[in-house]
Amino acid sequence: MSRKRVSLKDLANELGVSISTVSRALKDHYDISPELTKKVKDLAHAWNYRPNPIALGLLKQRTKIIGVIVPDIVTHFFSSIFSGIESGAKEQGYHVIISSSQESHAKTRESLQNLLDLRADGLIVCLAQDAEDYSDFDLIQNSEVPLVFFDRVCRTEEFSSVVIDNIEAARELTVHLFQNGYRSIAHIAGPENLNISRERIAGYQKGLSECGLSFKPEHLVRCDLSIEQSAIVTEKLMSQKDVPDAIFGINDTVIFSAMKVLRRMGLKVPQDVGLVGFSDEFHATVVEPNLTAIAHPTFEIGREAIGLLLDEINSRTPKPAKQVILKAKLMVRESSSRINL
Amino acid sequence: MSRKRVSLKDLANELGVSISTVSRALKDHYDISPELTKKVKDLAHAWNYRPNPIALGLLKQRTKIIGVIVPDIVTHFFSSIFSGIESGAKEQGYHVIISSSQESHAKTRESLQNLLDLRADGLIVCLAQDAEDYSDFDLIQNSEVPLVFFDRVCRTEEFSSVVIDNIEAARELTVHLFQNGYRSIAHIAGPENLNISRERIAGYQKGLSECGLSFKPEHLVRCDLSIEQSAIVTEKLMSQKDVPDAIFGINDTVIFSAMKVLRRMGLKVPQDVGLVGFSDEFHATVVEPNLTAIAHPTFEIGREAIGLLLDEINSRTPKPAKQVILKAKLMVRESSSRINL
DNA sequence: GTGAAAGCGCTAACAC
DNA sequence: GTGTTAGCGCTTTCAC
Repeated sequence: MSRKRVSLKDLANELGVSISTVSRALKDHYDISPELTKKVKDLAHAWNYRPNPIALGLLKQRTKIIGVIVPDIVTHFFSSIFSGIESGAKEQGYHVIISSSQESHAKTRESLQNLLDLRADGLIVCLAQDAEDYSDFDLIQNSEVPLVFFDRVCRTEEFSSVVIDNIEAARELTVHLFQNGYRSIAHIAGPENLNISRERIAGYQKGLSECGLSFKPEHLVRCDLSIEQSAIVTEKLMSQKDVPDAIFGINDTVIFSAMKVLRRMGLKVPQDVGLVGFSDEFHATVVEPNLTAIAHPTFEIGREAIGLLLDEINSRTPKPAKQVILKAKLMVRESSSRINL
Repeated sequence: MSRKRVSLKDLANELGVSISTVSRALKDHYDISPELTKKVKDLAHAWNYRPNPIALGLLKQRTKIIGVIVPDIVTHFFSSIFSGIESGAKEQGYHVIISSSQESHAKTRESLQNLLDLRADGLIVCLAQDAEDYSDFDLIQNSEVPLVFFDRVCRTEEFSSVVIDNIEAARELTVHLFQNGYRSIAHIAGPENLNISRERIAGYQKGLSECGLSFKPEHLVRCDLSIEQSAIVTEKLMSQKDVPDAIFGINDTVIFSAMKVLRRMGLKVPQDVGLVGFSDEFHATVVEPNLTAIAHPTFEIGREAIGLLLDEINSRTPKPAKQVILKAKLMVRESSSRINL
């Protein structure tokens, strides 16, 4: 049918009235006659008129677009959180633009600038692994564009954020291992600059002391979260004099990599070595043995983040930063159940 | 610093020149004096001026926004394809808005309308599982907005598309099973309305006849691709009088579900039953035994799709629909290797 | 060399 | 009740 999109002007010309009359009729303005209103609406419908959001954006200085920056969308964790964000955004008529930083802070900065240039109404960000200098967020701070962090956060006094209680979750995992008879619990941690890494270490240590186990520095190894390095540090862990009988890994990749190394070494999980970590539902149940793990409430994290953001966008007066801490859930499965064998 | 974004007007006022002069200076228009040009650029830089894409969009009638509709972003397959799309789009200064249809054609239609209303410059779509009536795409057809389908496609004479050679891949999988000593090969297929489902069945049958095996209707079962139904049809398959010794599943979910059922029945993979399918790298290697599977060139699919789309967007004259068929790769692993045991 | 003005599609304050 | 006008930020044609 129509090559070009129909505008208010087209409708006005056809009906022989002014543009503003058409505009008012379409939004049921009180002082347009019912007959005219009906005529306008009928034509608008027949011609499939759709308001142009670009024109509205220019006028109202808002785009109804939310920018989301994640380290890597090809990941159950992030795509699932994104899905929560999307569902919340859709409900309120917002579109979501996604941008992957590929775990690079330089790319995060670029995306930040791009999204700001595009005039996104708000941003939701998860820091890249190598993020250390947070001054880039000054940009946002004085641009007045609301921003919400999730999972990997910074400057929490200035920006709202959604996280899980990492310390508590890590403590719970550690105690769980102890209760299942493991006495020498190692931890594969992530880069020092990440809050999740620091917090999980803290929870791990808290759990150890709660169980009366002493913290051994040689049982805490660091890893950049790659498959390769996870394998290397696992081997290192298992070839010490003081061999651990359980490993708590910071995430999926680390754990699966460790599992393979253990298998290669002829060690059985959970009989010889207990294995727990932070993982997602699907992955944890696909491997054999099923993995005992902390399940992130991913969809909910997304919903909370977009909720906070839309609140800030819709409030005229700047709101103080809020921090939402969600409870993660320990899913007990086979990889840590030595007690019932 | 600046509460409000700086506009050309702000710069013009500050420098005491007109808006158009500033505009020209910024794009190195030939008849602005070098000195003025420099002064303008310096101020623009100092004040961090950024052209407003909304205003440009209104003027040029384009948004530099691409809409992508996928059945479910929380999936390695789709998120990985999306990642290819995103990388290509970024290179050319396009933003990507993602919309999940949750496998519902009704939601696909809604998103289509939303994205069209937003004035996206182009669309990339993968059909929902229940898509049967393709008339909704008439909308697109005469809106002149370029659209590219991938994986699950329709109306390929009108719209460009990117797919893999499903028939060839399915044939290859079937022959591979035969070569590994399996003689009674079953197939768990998907809904009839999906091209991938029809094509993989065709390849399966082609492979069978190539190997001199006869096609047995009772060895072809259908499934809606849910975990639950996959389990049910697997049980059905394995409880027939003519029990198959190998199963070729249409995708990840189906295979993992089948694997669990087989294990529960006390059957060993690959000794008792061979298992192959279409899966992604990560999942296939995480399970035990590792899965022999067709690996989709996901990132490449995304790159091709955005490539085709940007070509169409950038060509003034409408282009004829193109169909790109990518070759998928058979990754031989443990789940089908009976021969070397 | 530079400015003025129109126009992209829309809303809202102000006429009448 | 309905029309006129200005303006959101920008480019571009036409004046001078």
